[in-house]
Amino acid sequence: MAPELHARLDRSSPVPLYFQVASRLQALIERGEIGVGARIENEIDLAERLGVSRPTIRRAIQYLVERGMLIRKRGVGTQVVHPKVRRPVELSSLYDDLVSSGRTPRTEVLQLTVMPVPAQAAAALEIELGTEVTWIERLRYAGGEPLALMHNAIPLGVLRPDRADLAEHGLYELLRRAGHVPKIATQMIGARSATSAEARTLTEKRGASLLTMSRTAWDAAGHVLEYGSHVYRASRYSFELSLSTH
Amino acid sequence: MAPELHARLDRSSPVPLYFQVASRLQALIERGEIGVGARIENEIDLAERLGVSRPTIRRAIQYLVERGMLIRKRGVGTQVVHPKVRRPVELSSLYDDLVSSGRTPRTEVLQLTVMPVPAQAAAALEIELGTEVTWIERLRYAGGEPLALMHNAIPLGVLRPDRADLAEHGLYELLRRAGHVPKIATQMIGARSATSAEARTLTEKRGASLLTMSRTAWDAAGHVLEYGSHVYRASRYSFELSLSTH
DNA sequence: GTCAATACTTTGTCCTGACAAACTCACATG
DNA sequence: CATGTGAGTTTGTCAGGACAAAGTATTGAC
Repeated sequence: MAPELHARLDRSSPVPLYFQVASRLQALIERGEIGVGARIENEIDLAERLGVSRPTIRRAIQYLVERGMLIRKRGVGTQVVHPKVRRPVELSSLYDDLVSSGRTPRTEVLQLTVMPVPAQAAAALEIELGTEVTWIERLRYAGGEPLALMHNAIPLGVLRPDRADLAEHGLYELLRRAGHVPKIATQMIGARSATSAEARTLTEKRGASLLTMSRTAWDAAGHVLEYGSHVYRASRYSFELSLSTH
Repeated sequence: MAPELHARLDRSSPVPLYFQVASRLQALIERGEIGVGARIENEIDLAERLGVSRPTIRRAIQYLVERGMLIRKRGVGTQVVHPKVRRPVELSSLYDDLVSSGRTPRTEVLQLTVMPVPAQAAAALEIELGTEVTWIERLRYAGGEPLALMHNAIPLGVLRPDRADLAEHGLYELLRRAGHVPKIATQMIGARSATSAEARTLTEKRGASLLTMSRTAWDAAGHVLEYGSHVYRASRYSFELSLSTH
């Protein structure tokens, strides 16, 4: 097997051993040093060779199994099924996604007010009609072109962003900075035709197809953080996701 | 705590202990006997009370954490954050989804031929251009109305379905029956306007917005099972998914 | 040669034990 | 009163061992 796996693990590091092992395996697979279809060494030998216990090795392998790179079969072994991480849809904002894919997002804040929660958002946020929330309308550009028109409702107790913050950062980054880490979200993805106002804003033709995504996000304590209702230019954007049953 | 948790676990059952524990916890939470926000007993006490080890309890809790029902915090405890499973997008066909949501799907097989693989499918299936595959075109109805127009390419070695099978079952069910269990898939969800032919078939207006989904599915051994390219009536269908970071 | 029984390999489940890290809260100190 | 120190609680990580279950390969009987 590849040499990298032989290097001594760093037991003084705050990074858990199982994660160190998983990272090395992942790197080997991504670089093709363990080819698709090949079986990796069995757990017991791996554990002995790396000087860790079998549960630690199992946890490392499990981590990669959940990411879709490996498959295990009892009585057979553990096999590489895909050379790269098929990362599941992540809980990040469009802004983060654009940055990490090397594009340069720009945000224009069209509206930022405190107002009674719109009906659709009230149900999603699980708050009463009439309660005041921060209402945000943003236009997100990528590569100089408008990409998405985004609406968000945020409970007043969670965050009170200002225009400058919103123009320079993703909403999720602001939330995280304020100590509200999004942990769970439910999304709905659909499509519809652009209204004439939307078409004008997004420089699309009237009636052009738009991707719609609405999302509600909660933090670790189960508190609602935000409701978003966004439309994307279908001609410029699509969602990618990967699934695995385990 | 609720009485159900006291019942003796069945050690002679083939169902793993951790799963028995997880199922009971899930039932209690779904029925509201452990309310949202409430903390469950700590792992060590739970383990002692149920007569299993702490790792077993941890695994049961982990299972529910991954499904978005529970959240753990070191030094604090484990808390209920949502009363029902937020199940992630599952690897099932539209047919199964419709059945499980109580609707009555019907399938019309428009085309079923063996032909050289179309260019878009060749890349996704990771096979060479010119290779022959089974090509299927189906129209899926729900509640008497057309809902989706589905195209699939299937390698000849995987499955050779006939019209009757396709009319009565979902493609994934047929695959599973043939011993090819889909384990991993990558999907892309987008939108576009209907061509006039699509509009006619789906009884939509010309130019109506359609949701598009393309998917490639692999089995446990890493073999490609199918490539699908589908369009859904955006007016009747949307994707729901839930995410959690862990 | 075919087929069934057997041995072997490998992952799955479960146990006990130990210490570390993060959080909460009471209490002492300035 | 504010603050930070420390004890206590709870989850996170890790070890090492044992047996079960599933799949593969070999062997033996017919």
